[in-house]
Amino acid sequence: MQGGRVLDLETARARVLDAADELFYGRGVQVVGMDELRSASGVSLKRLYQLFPSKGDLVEAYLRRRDARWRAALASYVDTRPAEVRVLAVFDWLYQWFGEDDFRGCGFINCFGELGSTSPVVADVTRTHKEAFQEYLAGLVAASGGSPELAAHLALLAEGAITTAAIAGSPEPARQARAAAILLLGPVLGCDQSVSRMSHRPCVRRRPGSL
Amino acid sequence: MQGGRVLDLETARARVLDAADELFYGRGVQVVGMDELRSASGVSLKRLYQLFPSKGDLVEAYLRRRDARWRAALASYVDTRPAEVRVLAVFDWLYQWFGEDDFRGCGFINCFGELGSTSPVVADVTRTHKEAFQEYLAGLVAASGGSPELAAHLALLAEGAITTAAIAGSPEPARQARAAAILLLGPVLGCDQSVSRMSHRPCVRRRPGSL
DNA sequence: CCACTCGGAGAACGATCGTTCTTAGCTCTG
DNA sequence: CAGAGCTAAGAACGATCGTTCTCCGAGTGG
Repeated sequence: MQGGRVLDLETARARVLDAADELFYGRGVQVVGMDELRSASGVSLKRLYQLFPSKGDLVEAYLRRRDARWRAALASYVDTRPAEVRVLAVFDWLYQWFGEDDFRGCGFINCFGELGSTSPVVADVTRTHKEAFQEYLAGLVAASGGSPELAAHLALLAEGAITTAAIAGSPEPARQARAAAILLLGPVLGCDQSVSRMSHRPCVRRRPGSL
Repeated sequence: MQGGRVLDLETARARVLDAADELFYGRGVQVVGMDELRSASGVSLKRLYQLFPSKGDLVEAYLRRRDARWRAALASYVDTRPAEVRVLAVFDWLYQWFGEDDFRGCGFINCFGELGSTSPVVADVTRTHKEAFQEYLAGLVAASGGSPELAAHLALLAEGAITTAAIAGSPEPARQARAAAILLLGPVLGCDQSVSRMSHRPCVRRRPGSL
């Protein structure tokens, strides 16, 4: 008898999470009240509290869904490229992300700065998200014959590019990180890749469209 | 007639800023109220509002003083080392910073995540702070004969190490960033530096005491 | 000793926020 | 149609916070 209602609950949940993603990511968690979330999602406060018993629960759900989406978007971009360029494709994906209109840095780092010292669950989800990214990158690097240390170095470059791009308001750090990654990959790619030829010329500029 | 009083005002200001630094950095800006700032500093609310007409002014002063202190600490560590190792000394200093008990990441990034979308002054001070660090690093790199691109790459490594160390709760990212920096510096140091010999062995482990 | 000023402690105020409760309307059953 | 149960809309509540105000005691000049 409640078939239609259950579906409604799920679309309500999706709409709330959509609004949370846009508002929490775009303006911060503490500055966005439940009332604004209600009007943005069109879901009544009662339903909202049925779905998420407290704002903290909603924040956690927001972070977990963002983690899944972010990693899926990255993987769907990277995994369709030829195996030899997948590691560098990570930085191409970053460049495209940095250029999006609503880019405002890493939602997890922002949330961690805001609530990490107060909320253990925020700190934990953030840690998990970063570890998952590092492991994904390590898998790509290992598949290219690179060492775990190389993977850690590239992860630091990516991390630095994210925050630098957010603060500077420019996607350029992704290019710089990519150029540095080429240098670090040099010995790895050197065996049979033509990319290695420019490994001693750090200033590699490419047109935005090309990858 | 107010000689003693003026001096009091300055010590009061210092005590307020000390408390702000500890509380804002350690727990976040929004979670710390003016009342807690008063009891932590021992300065009455009245004086506090004479010194800083609003909480926003206090936040700005906190950030500006933290910027000056942070850069001075870094420079005082780096500039006393021999010229050839100054670039790497940046990462040694980071390692020591990450190991401090109250280390909680970059206070500017934390504050930017919390208030950057709301407060233009916070965004601006943060941008200025990061630019100053990048320029300082670029000066060190240029003095070693490195290119501006290399400086940008090393800045990304340092930035990534800061946030990674904060989230992981470990100082290790400084070591990894240092190892990556050695690889990137390889061509530069290669001319007359013995460090270049390990430039193809990324996994450089040193005992914590040594730098 | 007295009047006056000044600063500290904390109450008070207005706004906001997370959360709950009230109210009124709609739907579905008999 | 009657009434029960559900919902949306928004008022209400309690807590917190930034900011201001009140009161009172201490120190000072005459």
